Amino acid sequence: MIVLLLYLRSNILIMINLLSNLKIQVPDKIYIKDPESSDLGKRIIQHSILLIEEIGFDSFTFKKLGAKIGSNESSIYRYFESKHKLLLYLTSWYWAWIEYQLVFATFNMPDKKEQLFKAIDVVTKTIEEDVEFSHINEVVLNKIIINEYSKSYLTKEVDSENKEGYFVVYKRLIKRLSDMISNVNKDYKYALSLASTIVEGALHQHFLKEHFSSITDCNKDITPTEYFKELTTKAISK
Amino acid sequence: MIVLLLYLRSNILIMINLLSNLKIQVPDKIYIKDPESSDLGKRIIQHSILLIEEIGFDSFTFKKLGAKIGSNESSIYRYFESKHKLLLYLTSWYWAWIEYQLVFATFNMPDKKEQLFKAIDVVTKTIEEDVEFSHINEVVLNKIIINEYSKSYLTKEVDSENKEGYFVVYKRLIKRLSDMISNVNKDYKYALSLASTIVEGALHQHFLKEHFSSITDCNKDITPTEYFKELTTKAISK
DNA sequence: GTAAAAATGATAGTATTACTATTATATTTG
DNA sequence: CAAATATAATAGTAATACTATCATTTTTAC
Repeated sequence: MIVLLLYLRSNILIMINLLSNLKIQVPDKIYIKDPESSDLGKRIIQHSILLIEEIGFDSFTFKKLGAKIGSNESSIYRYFESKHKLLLYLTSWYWAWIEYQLVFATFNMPDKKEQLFKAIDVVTKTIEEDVEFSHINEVVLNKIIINEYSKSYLTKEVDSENKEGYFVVYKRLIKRLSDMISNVNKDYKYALSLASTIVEGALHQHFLKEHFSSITDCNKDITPTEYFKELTTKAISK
Repeated sequence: MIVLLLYLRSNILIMINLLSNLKIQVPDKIYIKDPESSDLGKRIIQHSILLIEEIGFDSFTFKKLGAKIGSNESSIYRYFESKHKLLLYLTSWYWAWIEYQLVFATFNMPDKKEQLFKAIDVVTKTIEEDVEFSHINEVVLNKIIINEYSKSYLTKEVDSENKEGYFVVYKRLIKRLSDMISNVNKDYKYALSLASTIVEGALHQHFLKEHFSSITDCNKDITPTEYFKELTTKAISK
């Protein structure tokens, strides 16, 4: 019985194991004090995810978060200089986590086409299972990424923040995917644009599915993953 | 000489002519008082576009706008109940204007493939010439759409606002494009998703080109239009 | 041409936001 | 156990996102 359970959830169990040794790396200029370094820091991350999902990023404030975790607004400011930086932290964490899965799941795959498909799987799927042993709820975080990610870069400060390295994780992920596209068809001229279209487009299709279902074909039967796999196949076919 | 000029700019001249008779229709629940109905209203629209482009939507306030146009904050509130509604107005106007061009430019084209290509042109290109006879600067508005459009729907109120009809113009545009895709290949299963990917994806590629050039192939030589035309061709090929 | 209606302007006020600064109190560590 | 560090509590500020009221100007209707 336990063996069967272990088998069914083996991927997740392996990941839990690795994650307990590995730390998802977020660019350190994003925070003032590393939230992973203390109990309060972890509670800030854990509950900010839940609160942003609950009330939306626009209504989210450090004061409300403080109330939720029974802590003081001023204490949260010692970790992040603004709610915008906290969002950058959460999004960087998310993409680093996705990147980790992408690398892990596609490692050593001899068939490059299969590898690319696996990668598309990872970057376009809905997160449905939460790695319960950490303070970060990935299912909820995935929802935040769909609803709020664009807000992290659609700002007047994007160029200076980009120079500071706040978006390196995301850009690295897109490049990895783009390389996998080129591995399948080295003559395809738009590997970077296709990679960025897949990642951003998948978030968008997930959003449309929830809120504007009349302008997407994605629904409970057709996933963004399916759509983007077939789009990619066609796009890079010779 | 004048004839030559007329010839070169004939598309624009025809548009000016039509636009002086036609009014771009925006869902009327978006505003309290129609800004097209008064001089102050037009100045609000004209200068909000310039100010949002200048300082970004997040820093934009009605007080600052009032200062720019030598009018009072309270007067602006008589036209729009919030800056969010003003953004909805601007985006609806923009998509209605794009829709108009799409319908106009593709009308009566017998070759359905050519028609689709023309439509992709219209929805993905950078706006470079401003119809100078109106108070709306379309070149600047296009930049705002690239930087701010997502913020108009990535909110907790999206479902209720959608029910109120605030996004009808955009959805209608996507449907038109989707129909054109189906006209070329009626068996293609993802016409709606492809249409929404093209429109949203083009805005995204324009943004990347400006701010994250390392993760797009688009640049001064390769346009999002070119990328999406070739992507579409491949996607719907049998 | 004037009276009524409508539009705009000026001023004031409110609750909230997004912080900074200071001081007090816990907690950890050497 | 003292010193260092972390957290909490409180206060304060300028700005935001409005609402309300009243005064003034402009438009329109007869």
